[in-house]
Amino acid sequence: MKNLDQTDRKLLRLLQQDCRITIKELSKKLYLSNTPVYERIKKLEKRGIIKGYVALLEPEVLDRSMVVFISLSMENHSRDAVEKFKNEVMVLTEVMEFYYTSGNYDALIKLMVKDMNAYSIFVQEKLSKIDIVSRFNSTFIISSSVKTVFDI
Amino acid sequence: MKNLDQTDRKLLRLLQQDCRITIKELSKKLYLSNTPVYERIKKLEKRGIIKGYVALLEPEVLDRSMVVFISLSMENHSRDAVEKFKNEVMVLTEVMEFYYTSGNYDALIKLMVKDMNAYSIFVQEKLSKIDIVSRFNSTFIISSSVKTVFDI
DNA sequence: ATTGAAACGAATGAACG
DNA sequence: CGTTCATTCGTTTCAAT
Repeated sequence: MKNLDQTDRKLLRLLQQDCRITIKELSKKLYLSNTPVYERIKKLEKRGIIKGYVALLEPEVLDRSMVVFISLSMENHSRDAVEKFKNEVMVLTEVMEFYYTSGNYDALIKLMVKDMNAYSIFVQEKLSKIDIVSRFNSTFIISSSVKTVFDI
Repeated sequence: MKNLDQTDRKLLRLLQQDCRITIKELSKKLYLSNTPVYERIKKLEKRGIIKGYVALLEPEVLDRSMVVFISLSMENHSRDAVEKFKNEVMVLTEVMEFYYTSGNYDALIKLMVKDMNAYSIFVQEKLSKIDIVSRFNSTFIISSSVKTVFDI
């Protein structure tokens, strides 16, 4: 939270909620004129605090409404092997997130697929063909809730 | 993928990568004039296919660089109990995601916290005080990779 | 569904406190 | 840090197709 004053924080909160808001509107909400708001945003972007601006899409329409987490064990834990596996897996359409983990398994991947058939194809045609994977366990998501805004 | 032509898909791909791109720039990339691009975006918003536009922030700066997944079991699985628990837990600053799951546990929550101390405080002061939780198991994330763009 | 132009509104940067 | 103001640029609407 270093070097973020109250105005920066409010600005970040607003941009997390809707980043297509105009600078003019932001200025009103922050009780400032355009220029400081504009310059604060540019500074936050340059400092890497704002990493990007993305549109959120409805998974349903894109045939991605089924969410599955797969915990898996790996046969090799070298830095290079983990990195290679991560790259291999993140290239796959179905895989949205990769985590290298502590605990009973070594990694966790989050899948978003159309249906059970697409899941099955993923496991049989893709995951099973990656040699480093020794065993895995799938957790199917019944319902979920995801925050897109950090409390600042 | 119904009712999305190639132009819509390319548009969605571009907006997922950078939603602050101007309509003018989009028009160039799509080889169209402003109006159709403008109208396609509005239509995609109205159809709920574009759910929103958000700024992505660097967790480090916000004291959120530690990621933990907690799998947990619940003592009551009624629809209302699950809904109540979801709301209770999503209100907590540390919790970014909630999943109601199949498998060995009943739910999975994703935490983003500053450090082990913050994690510990979360468990002791918050999670342990929610009665419906009967047991839980934490998985600490060593490294991760997250996609913000669906392959369309 | 698309074009091109016109009207309007917002972003950017200079000058300054 | 901030403001105001001038210029540039993007958005939005509309007639025509």
